[in-house]
Amino acid sequence: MAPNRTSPDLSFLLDRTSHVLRTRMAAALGEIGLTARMHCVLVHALEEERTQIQLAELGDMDKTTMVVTVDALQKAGLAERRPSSTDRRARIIAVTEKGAEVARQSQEIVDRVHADALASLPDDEREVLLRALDRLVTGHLAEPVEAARPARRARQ
Amino acid sequence: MAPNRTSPDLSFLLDRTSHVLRTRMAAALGEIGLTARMHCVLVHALEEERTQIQLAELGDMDKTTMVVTVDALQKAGLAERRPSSTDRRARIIAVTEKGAEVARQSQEIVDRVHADALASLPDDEREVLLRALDRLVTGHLAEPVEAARPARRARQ
DNA sequence: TATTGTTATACTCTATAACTATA
DNA sequence: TATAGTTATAGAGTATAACAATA
Repeated sequence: MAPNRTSPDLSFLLDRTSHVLRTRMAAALGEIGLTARMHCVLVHALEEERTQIQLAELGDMDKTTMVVTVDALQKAGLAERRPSSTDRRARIIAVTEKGAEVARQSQEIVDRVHADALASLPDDEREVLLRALDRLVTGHLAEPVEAARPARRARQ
Repeated sequence: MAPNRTSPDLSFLLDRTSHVLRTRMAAALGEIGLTARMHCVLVHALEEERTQIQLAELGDMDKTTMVVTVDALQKAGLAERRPSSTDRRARIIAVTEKGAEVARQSQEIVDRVHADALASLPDDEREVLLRALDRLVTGHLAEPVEAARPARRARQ
């Protein structure tokens, strides 16, 4: 939602572009049965042996969200939980052969959706856009302000 | 959440910047007891006589979300519901004197948060960033892809 | 005592459905 | 019949709390 649409302001521009891009990404990945999270986990799990906690951190997810994401990957036959050889509490997420193939496809989809969005911009604008956003992400907009959450009551 | 952080991709950049800016905006507006939505409604209601539906459309909110937003503004003494003189179904949202003063403050806050974020960028980059985002919003990323929602069952 | 992964579930957010009054 | 506003609540998404196994 736009805080104020009278002047095209930064909040509106960022909210709107990220939201629309997200819906496009979800629709495109949905065609091969993936969510953005599943794609994210697949790609990072392929890079090297990683535990659920490590993958959760990389994808900026809660560990409980990670559980359902891995459940979905496992159910789809794209990844498996394997006991870590060094820590019996931890599970290594191993990508299956099918999972590796799907990850290749999903990365293509992600790249295409991004390329499609950026294609409408002149070359020089595209470059500056990415550089400026990166500057914001690593600089002034690096850290979210955490909201004061009301304490949750204990479960029954 | 970032779909993939290995290469700095557009999804991650937009999601992250919009999310962090949103938390900063929420924190800043929260100091004077406003949400972004309340600010949005106040500003648009000040411009001219508008009904809840009109304000909802401007802020890209559902009419039911508008009800609670106006409730909050009314409870805070910042706006009132007045019967429309031309349509007895409709309510004009009238901003109180206090509401107008708060809207002035909140607009200052919004402008400051935006200025702070953009201040870290070189002048030319800042301009191109805003132009490029605007191009995306009005062009390739104008329309969200609507997700297929499962039909909701009737209420009891 | 702290941490990994898990289950259960509290909470928030949003929007659909249903309703009343009016057009 | 259609629309403005309202109420109630379903459903999705997310994260906290508690727990078992292990460090």
